[in-house]
This record gives sequence, structure tokens and C-alpha cells, in this order.
Amino acid sequence: MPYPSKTDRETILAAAIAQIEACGIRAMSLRSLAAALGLAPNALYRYFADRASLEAAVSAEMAARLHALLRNAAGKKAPAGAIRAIAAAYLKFARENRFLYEIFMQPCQGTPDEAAKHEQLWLFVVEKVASLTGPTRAPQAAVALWAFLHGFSALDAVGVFARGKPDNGLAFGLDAWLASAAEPSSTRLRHS
Amino acid sequence: MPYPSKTDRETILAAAIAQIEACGIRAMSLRSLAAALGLAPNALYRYFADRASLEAAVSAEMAARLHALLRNAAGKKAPAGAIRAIAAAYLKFARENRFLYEIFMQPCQGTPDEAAKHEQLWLFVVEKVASLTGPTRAPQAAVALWAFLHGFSALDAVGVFARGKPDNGLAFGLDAWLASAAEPSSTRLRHS
DNA sequence: GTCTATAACCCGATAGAC
DNA sequence: GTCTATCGGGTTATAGAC
Repeated sequence: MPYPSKTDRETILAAAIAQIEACGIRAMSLRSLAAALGLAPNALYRYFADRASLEAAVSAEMAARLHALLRNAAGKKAPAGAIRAIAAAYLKFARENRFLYEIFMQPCQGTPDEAAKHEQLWLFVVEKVASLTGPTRAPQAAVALWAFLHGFSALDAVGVFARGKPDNGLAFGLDAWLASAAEPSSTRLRHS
Repeated sequence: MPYPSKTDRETILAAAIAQIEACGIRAMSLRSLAAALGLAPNALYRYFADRASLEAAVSAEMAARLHALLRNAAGKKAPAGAIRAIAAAYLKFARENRFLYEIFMQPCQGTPDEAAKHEQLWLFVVEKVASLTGPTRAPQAAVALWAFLHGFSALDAVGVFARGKPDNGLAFGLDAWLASAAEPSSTRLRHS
């Protein structure tokens, strides 16, 4: 073989994740990435069609990691406790991996295999929500929960809580969601 | 005067908003902006220190516009109705001005004058929320509402509602928030 | 066939002339 | 206040090495 492979998709992916994690998506350039791997600036195009494809692969990998974290956090807890644990783990992941979480939320139409990883994460959350709301209301309740958690993460990332806004808005929103999710009809009682 | 002024901050700002509105923040370049104004590629640096400063100015302008829209939507409605109207107007603005809303949510430390426009919008929302929750819980309730609305807008912008996820998660989340906001203690009744 | 090398065009940003 | 010139960086397309 005249030109043996110096790298592969997974190696490039790991290097890309490391760079994004350290300095943000803006600092991740194909040039610096190739340099870190000892390759020509352009060699990466053999493995990824363009920068967007590479980002889609990173996004899918983050979906898989977050899925594992949430599944671990939920464990075999009771429905309400599982949701609280999932919410905490989601926010922890977003806070500790600010830049990578940003990519996670930009699926940007990757391969079917990559889209499946996002879908599996979604189905897991719906399943856990359903154990609290029942199957009928589960999708809309899951959307509301996801919207709230993502929105809270985004506000946190922008830094609004560092300037006068209270971060106990998390407790308010999560309690409100749980109260509505736990009660099937139009009248309900909130515990604790 | 060998080189008379050909432009000013407001003209540049209007041109930037037009370009972002049309093709997104990615398509807005200082070069294309200068070309559209009949200027040399770098003449804009006399009015804005860098691209980030220009974006901060756009962000502040969007905060002012959104503030006016929300104030108009709330009108003199009763507290709960005002919140529903504000939520609808917020989501409408985000949906109809996807690219400009994105800039609005990236304050990125502009001038004190620009930060004030964001702060005024925040104080207006807190005031409206307080009419429902009282002043003590208003800030946290407002944070929760903002997080939910922004998160919902973000999910919408990414296109998740176009692929299987239900957009009636909005009703679920908003109803849950209103139920918690309307009841002062730990036991409450939800109406309708 | 697979990888590398190069050139071309876009961008943001700076320096200095007028 | 605007201009020309220029630098470093990202993406694309093409040509070359094995």
C-alpha cells in the first residue's frame, strides 16, 4: 500500500471533540484539526464531506453520550424521581460541556445513522415521561420538558444568571411541570 | 474635506438587519455589507469596533422591537391573559424573525446603552409576571417562563416539530406554568 | 483508488496613505 | 472618514504522488 491510512473517522471525531470541548466550536478548524493529527490541511475531506458533516457526527456522538447519562441517572427510580434526576443530569451535561451541548442541539441533517441516535434519546425521554403522564399526553409533556430544560441551559450559557436573574427559576419550572404531569384531569393537588 | 462621510451607524445597522433577516447571520459579512452601501470593505470599522460590536447593536435593536411588541400584546389585559398574549407574541416574533431572534439571544456584552435595552425588556416581563405571582416569586417565575419560551422557539427553529414531535407541548407547558403561577401556596386548583 | 499538495476565493481584521 | 494593500484563516476544486 503506497499510502497507508494515517487516521480514520473515529480518530478525527475524537480530536474534533477535544478541540471543541477546549475552546468552542469557533476554535475548531479543519486546519488545526489536521495539524493536530499530523495530516495535510485537507486530508479530512476524505472522511467527512465538509465541516457540517463533521459537526453532525459530533452531534450524534453527544446524543449517544447524553442518552447514556440520562439512562444512568434515571436508573430504576420512581417516575417523578426519575424525571428530576434526568433534568439534573441534562442540565449538568449542558453546563459542563457548554460547547459540545451547543453542537448537540444543531443536528443539521446528518446521516440516517446519526439521526437515529437523536431519535433514540427522544424515545427514551418520552418513555420515562409516559410513566408519569400516560402514553397519550407523553409526547406533548416531553416536548414541554425538553423546551424548558434547553431554554434554561441556553439562558445559563449566555450568562443571564450571573447578572441579577435568579437560577431558582429551575425549581419553579420543574415543579410546575411535575404538578401538571402527575395530575390526569383539570383539577389537581400539588404535593410538597 | 477629501473624504466626506458616506454613511452613519443607523444606516449600517439597517443594512445589517436587512441582510440578516434575508439570509441569516452567516450571510451577513462586513464585506457584503460595505458593498451594499457602496463603501470600501473596511470603512465600517470607523463606526463599529468589530463584527461583535455590530451584532451587539443589532441585538439591542431587536430587544427594543420585541419589548414594544410584547407591551402592545399585553395591553390592558388581565394578568393571565396578558401572559398568554405575551407568550404568543414572543413565539411569533421568534418564528417570523428566526435569524434576528438568534442575534437577540446573543447579547455578548455590548455598550451599557445596549445592555439597558435588554434590561428594560426583562423588567417589563417581571412586572407582568408579578401581577400574577406577587413580587416575591416573580423573578423565578419569569426566568422559568423565559426559559420555556426560548426553549420552545429553539426547538421550533431546529425543526423538531416538523418531524414527529407535537407542537402542542406549548399548551402543556404554558398551562403548567400558569397553574403554578396563579396559586400562592403548595396546594392549588387548576381551572380549565 | 487513496492520499497529498496547491491554488483560488471567501471572510475578518489591521496598517498606513490621502 | 475613506481608501488601498495586506495578513491569517476556512472552504472548495483541481492536479499530482503512490
